[in-house]
Amino acid sequence: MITIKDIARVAGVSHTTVSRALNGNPLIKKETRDRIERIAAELNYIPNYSAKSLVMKKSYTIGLFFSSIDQGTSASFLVDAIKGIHQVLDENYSLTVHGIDSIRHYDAITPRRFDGVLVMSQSEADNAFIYHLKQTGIPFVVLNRQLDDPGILNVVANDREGVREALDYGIGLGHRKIAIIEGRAGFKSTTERKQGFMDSLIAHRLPLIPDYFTAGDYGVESGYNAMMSLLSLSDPPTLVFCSNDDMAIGALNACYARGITLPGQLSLIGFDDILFSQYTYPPLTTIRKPIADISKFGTTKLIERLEQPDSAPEQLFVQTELIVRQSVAAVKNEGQL
Amino acid sequence: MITIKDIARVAGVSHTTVSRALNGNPLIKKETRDRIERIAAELNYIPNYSAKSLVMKKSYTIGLFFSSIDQGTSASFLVDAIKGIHQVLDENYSLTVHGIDSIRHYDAITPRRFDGVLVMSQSEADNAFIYHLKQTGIPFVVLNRQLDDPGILNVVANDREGVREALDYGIGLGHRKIAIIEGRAGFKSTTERKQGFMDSLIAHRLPLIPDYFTAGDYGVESGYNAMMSLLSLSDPPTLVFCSNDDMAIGALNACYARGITLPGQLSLIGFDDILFSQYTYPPLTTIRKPIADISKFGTTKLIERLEQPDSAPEQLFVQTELIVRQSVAAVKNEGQL
DNA sequence: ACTTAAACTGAAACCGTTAACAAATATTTC
DNA sequence: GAAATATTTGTTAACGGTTTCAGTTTAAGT
Repeated sequence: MITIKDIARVAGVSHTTVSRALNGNPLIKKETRDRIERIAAELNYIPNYSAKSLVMKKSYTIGLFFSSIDQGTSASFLVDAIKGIHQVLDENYSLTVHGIDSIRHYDAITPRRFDGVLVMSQSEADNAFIYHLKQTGIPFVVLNRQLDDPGILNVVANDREGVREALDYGIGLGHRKIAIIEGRAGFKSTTERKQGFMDSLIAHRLPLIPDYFTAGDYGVESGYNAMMSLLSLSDPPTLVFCSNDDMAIGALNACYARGITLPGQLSLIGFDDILFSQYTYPPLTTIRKPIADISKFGTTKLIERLEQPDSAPEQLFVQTELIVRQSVAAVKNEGQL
Repeated sequence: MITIKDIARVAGVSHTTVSRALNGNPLIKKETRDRIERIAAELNYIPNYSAKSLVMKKSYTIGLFFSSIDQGTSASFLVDAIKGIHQVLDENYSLTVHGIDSIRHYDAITPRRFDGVLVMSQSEADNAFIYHLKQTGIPFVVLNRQLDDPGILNVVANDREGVREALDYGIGLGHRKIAIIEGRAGFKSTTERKQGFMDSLIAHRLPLIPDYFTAGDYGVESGYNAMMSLLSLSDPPTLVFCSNDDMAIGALNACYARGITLPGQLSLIGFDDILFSQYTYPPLTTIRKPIADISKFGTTKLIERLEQPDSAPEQLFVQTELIVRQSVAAVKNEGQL
């Protein structure tokens, strides 16, 4: 393996000069630099990052921590996230991936090991970890889950707005009897999405009917159960908004089980736009949560932070997008014309 | 940040002794070692991996490279893989994740940067990368995709056997008219699965009907199209084996479109057991490809390899598992009694 | 008690890089 | 053309560990 000293020898200069030349230090005369760069390229020189790290006290690695490796709900999550991150992470950083739940010693999470950290958070259980991060002083961003702490850089989707827009769309199609299957109690996203739901109904002067608010926990099962109870109502809704796609799939199965056809008899809207929402039958109309964009944006911000450590942390929203597929139909000859 | 020299100072020994004590070197007297370990713990000592790396010429990182970040078909893949890997990767290795297609310079993949590499391969396009790896001398394993090169450590599922078993099951339920939707031409997995399919039919002395062999490419669309053509046959099959779940989902949608109900009129078997196969309607009977196990096993083998570099490379198979759900029914009063 | 071997500890060099400081060379300035 | 200044390069010491080799104890043998 060839080192800067090897280069120095063939270039007839000191290794310091080589180091400077290769790092774009302006002290070096242009022609010297060019010569050294040429030689380095010829010799196929690759810097030793361990040595660099040691002296620079930088690790050249970014850690990606996501809630749980063992709780499989959110598969496309990770891929999308990694995709987004790699788009902006420059090549001499490497990205390590960890499950928050599988960290044995928080002590091993030190500034020396991570230049920065991305937390792809899905649950409140991550708070302890986030708190620890804060202690260490490692620059970090929390992605995906909205935090209340203004001291933390936080990139999330604009759930509330997105849901409102989707419901506006449904109402525009004539729906008046509209239900919601809520997410897990206590999650920020649950209340945000519910708010968006209510925003739209209220804006359209539609009544908020308690029977149409059903509990869920973001799991497929809970969607199934909630939909079952909705279908048992004496006056069932014509449109159901599910706070995520997993529950929408559960709800869909409840409809199959009850022999309800979609979107003929009932319309359904999901949230997230997971990979499979396009392959359900009928394909699910949903609100896309742009995980890749969130990750990309978050990474950009994190890098900015690394370079300028005392920039103020902000909370940033990225736009959701309504994906119209086929699970919502116009309600037939029933609108209040 | 505290170093071995700090520990040495408070312990009243040389930093050399500390280094040895902390690394389990048998030269150190037990009581000295105990004392040093206690002090290290008290001081919250964490070794500096950059320094260690530098002198040991080890990176303490394992790279996970997977085929394509941008081709979203196989999302649960990555999660399962990471899950499996973390189960066995000991804590002082860190795992970095990369898309093969986003590597700009192969030169950056050097033995100094990776102690070992896991290649989660899904396509032949990875061969160039695998070839490069071989050049570098970095110990590596190729997971998931069967290779012909006997010089490479390779962990894959036993596709052929698994498919045979699944078809045995279908035939046991009375099916005689059985079709296959094949995977992408040229892929090893395609031929393996097809072989398993034929193995079973032949073992049961069933004819191999050319019309029942349809082409696919592992994409959802291709499953849809293949199923459409199968349904147009004058004598359509009663059981269709799809070479992966994605195509099974496409096939399922074709059935919906044609008004065919499953499993009443037609039975379907998939392959992979992707996350969503349990949420289709009806839930898909499929063959589970144990990605987590493959990864786990592969990682174990890789680590073995790191510790004993000249162990012979092998090709290892891990067992698939038939997941019986509800897309296959017994064929009604039609068996050749 | 005295040598000799065994057990343990320490001094110093090294891994490949950057950086503070010193030195050399080139360029102005008068 | 010498002094002053600017530009470019080199010397040397870190960074935090491991390892070789030498040195010091301690235990064993006679």
